Formats: sequence, C-alpha cells, structure tokens
Amino acid sequence: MAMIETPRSQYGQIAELLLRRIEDGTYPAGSPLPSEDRLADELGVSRVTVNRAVGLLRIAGHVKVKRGSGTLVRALPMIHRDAKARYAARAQGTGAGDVEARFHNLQSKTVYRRIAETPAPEDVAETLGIKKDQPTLIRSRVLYANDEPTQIADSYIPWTIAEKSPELLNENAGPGGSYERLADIGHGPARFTEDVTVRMPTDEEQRVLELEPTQPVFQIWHVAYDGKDRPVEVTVHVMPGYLWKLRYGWDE
Amino acid sequence: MAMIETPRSQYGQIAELLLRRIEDGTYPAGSPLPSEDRLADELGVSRVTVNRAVGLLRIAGHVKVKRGSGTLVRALPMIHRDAKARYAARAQGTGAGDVEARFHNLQSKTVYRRIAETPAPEDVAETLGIKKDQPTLIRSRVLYANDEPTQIADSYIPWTIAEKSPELLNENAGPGGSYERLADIGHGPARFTEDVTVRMPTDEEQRVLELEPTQPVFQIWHVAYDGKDRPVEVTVHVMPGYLWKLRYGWDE
DNA sequence: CAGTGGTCTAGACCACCAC
DNA sequence: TGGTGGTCTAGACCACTGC
Repeated sequence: MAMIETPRSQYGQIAELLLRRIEDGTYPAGSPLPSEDRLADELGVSRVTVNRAVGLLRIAGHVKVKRGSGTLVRALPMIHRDAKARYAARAQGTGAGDVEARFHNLQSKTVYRRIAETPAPEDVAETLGIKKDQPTLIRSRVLYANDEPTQIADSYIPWTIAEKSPELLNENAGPGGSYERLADIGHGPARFTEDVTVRMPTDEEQRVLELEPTQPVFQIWHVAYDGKDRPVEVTVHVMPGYLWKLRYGWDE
Repeated sequence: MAMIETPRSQYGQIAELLLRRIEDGTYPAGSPLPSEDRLADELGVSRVTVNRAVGLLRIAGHVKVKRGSGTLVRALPMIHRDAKARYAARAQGTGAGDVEARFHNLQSKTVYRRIAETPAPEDVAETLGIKKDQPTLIRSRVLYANDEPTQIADSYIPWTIAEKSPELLNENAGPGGSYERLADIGHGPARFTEDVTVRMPTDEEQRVLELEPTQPVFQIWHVAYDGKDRPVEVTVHVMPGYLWKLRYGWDE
C-alpha cells in the first residue's frame, strides 16, 4: 500500500497513520478514536483536515461514527458467503441466511420488514418475465450479526405461484424454507444466477444498514429458475461492501 | 433514491442536481461539467461545497476529473462479465479477456506489464499450496476498452509447472491461451473458484486504472484447479467497481 | 499565462449524545 | 451543558493543463 513517498496530501497521510495505529492495536477494535479536535492538536492541522482523513477510513469501513458521541474502530470481522454452500445448507433445513454468521460464531438475527402482495417493480418484473405492476409476493428482511445490520434481502415471487403455498406468507415458511415451499407446488429451484455490482447506498439503505453516503454496497441480484427454466424468485441482496467476501465456484 | 425530504446537506443535494443533469442530457457523456467556480456562482455556495458534491459523483464513477483541465462525464458503459461464459469462450480459442469488450462493441487492448519468474507473494503461495517466495511464473497485464483501463490481471503459476511449457513465457501463449498450455502438460483446469471483495485502490492501482483514492475496486481472486484438484493458477483481477457487473450461475 | 481542480486553514453554527 | 462530529464559508496557495 505504502509507496516510495509521493508528495501525498496531509489527510491521506493522516489516514494512513490512523490506520497503522488501528492495526498495531493502539486503537483496538471497538474502542473510540481520539476526538477530531484532539487529533488536530496532536498533528498540528485543522480539524477539517482530520475530518477528511477520518472520512477515508469510514469509506473503507475501518471506523464507524456514532453521531454526537465519537468514532469507533470497527468490531465486526469480514463475513464469507459461499453462494453454492449457502443454498445447499438451506435445503437441509438450516434457517435462511445465518449460515454465514454461524460460521463466524456471530449471533444472528433476522427482522422481517414486510411480507405482502405488492406490484412488481420494473426491473423485478422484467427478470420474472411478467408485466410491471403485476402482483408479486414480497418478503423483505434485514439481517443482523451481533446486532449490527449486515444485509437487506428483498425476495419477490410471482403472485400466481406464491398464492398456491400460504405458508410463504409466514415469517417462518416452514422446514427447508421458502425454496422447499416452492418445491411443494412444483416450482422447486433448479438453477440460479447472481449478478454482482457495487454502488453507493440509497438514503434508505444508509439508514437501515447504518452506512454513510460514501460507503459502497454490494448488490446481488439473485434469480432462481425452476425445472422448466422459468424464473420463480428474485432476491435482491444489499450489503455493506467492506463486510463481505463472496465466493463462487464452478466446474470444467 | 430521493426521499421524503430530509434536511439533506447542500453538497448532497448539489450532487443529486448534477446527477439529474447528467442523466437528462444537460451534461452529455464525454462532455465537461461547468467549472467548480461557475457552479459555485450559479448555486450560491462556496467552491469547497461544490468540490465536495463533485466528489460524490467521482466516487460513484459518474464523472472523471482531468487535472488542470476539467471534469468530464463518464463515457464508458457498464461491462458485463459472465464468469462461466468467459472461460468457455477462451477454451474455443478466443483471446484472453476481450470477450466482454467485444460484446459491447468496444475496442479492446491488452498490455503486458511483466512475464517473468518471481517469488510467490504470501497470499498467492498459500492458495497455490507452496511456500512463500517459492518461484512462480507471473503474467501481469492491463486491459483497456476504448483506451480506458478496465482491469489489472496478475496470474501466477507455480514454476515447477510453468517451466514445462515455454510458450507460457510469450505474451501470446498460443491457441486456446495459457489454459490450453496447462492442459498440454497435464494440468488442464477442471474447476474454478472466485472470491469477490470490494476495497479501496492502492496507490499503484489508482495510477494504472486512473482512479481516485475514494473509488472502490472489485478484487476477484480467481483460482484454477486441475483434474487432481491441485491449484495450478491464481489470477488476481482488480477492476473499477462502477464499471463492471459480475455474473455467476450454478445448478441445483 | 489564465483556467482548472486539490488542498488547507480559521472560524463558525448546527444536531446529536451522554451526563 | 459540554463534548462530539457534520457542514459551510472566504480566502489562500499549489500543481497541472492548454494555449
């Protein structure tokens, strides 16, 4: 990371200094950084410059600001998500998305925000091969690890399919989860695709995921196809970029 | 994106305003934004505030600053990368990584930076199951589309394998590319994994990819295993986040 | 040389938090 | 109420570009 010694900006160098101190334990995980005023004094620069340096650390997810209180060093470790393995585990009855959390010995929590019939947004409709605003079942939830939000997951199922399995309207869709319910009614997923992008969070995502306008998020556009290759479910995952490592694998 | 009407920061609102103007064609792709001084005048704010607003657009990749000259609206469209398809195409003789570029009618270019024997970095060594600093063949290249850098790709092959196929030392490794050469010597790739992360670019990546310190990059840690499930190649792809959509798919 | 963005400062006011 | 970070300003100096 460190280079020969370009005439770097002060805020860039200060960010590096603070990062070194985080990594060598001067500022341990979970502890607060010194206040920006104090750092400005110590380093002989204005607070604006310190603020900008801290901004770099925030973008990268190294620290998290508690408004009015202070700036804390990130506590959560990076979470691994193995696309294939997680759905395999799910098929064996493991609950939704706490596969990853358990692996890391984190306490997992899922909060459902909304389970209801809703008109399909345009992009979802296109993926599902139905018309915009045709009815779908939405299952929208937020996942937490150690009480910190780790992802938003919004699933959409065409209503003509979903209505055949009333259990899909429950938070707990029963043994094996919603994919097993789809299997019950002859639409068990046989093939998946995921499109991964990075982007800046929307205002809502900033609020829910406790992110800042400058912190990039992963978006995973997950599509499940049944045995006749008909798209039967779309799930949009939005997750803080610094928090996740996504694993994919294939043969041949 | 837009919400009820939170008391948003000025720079945030200005960023939204500028983005609207980009999207509605007021500032077309490839054209310059008005200077920050002019915008500050027009909007009745200080230049620092405009600078900060433009900073948000830069992070998201909507504009690109030409130092000393001006700020341009991004011209390149998003590039799709289908992990499975690209290696399939490669096996049929298509050159390295211009699969995606061709799809988008972009002019593609590959510049090799280094093809040489080199000691394995620690993380590469760990993946390849060899010891740190044991010799590997590195093939390091930068890919461009329409003369803009789109990715850095550094491939490592254990030297004990690579030395059996001298063509791997050529920029053009022959028909079918380097994977065919590995097949020639009994190490044809049979299985792949990719680990995807987002992070901030290093100084070198900023320079090569013409990025700014705040623009996130995708890192793809690509590993090829031969028929005996021995790791025979690691490729690290680093690419501007705003530029790519990564597609993965699997059955069952 | 003039125009552009990059950075820095000192000072200010605000919203939010904990006490 | 005092401490924290969020934001804004006016003014300044710099490096780089293109003429």
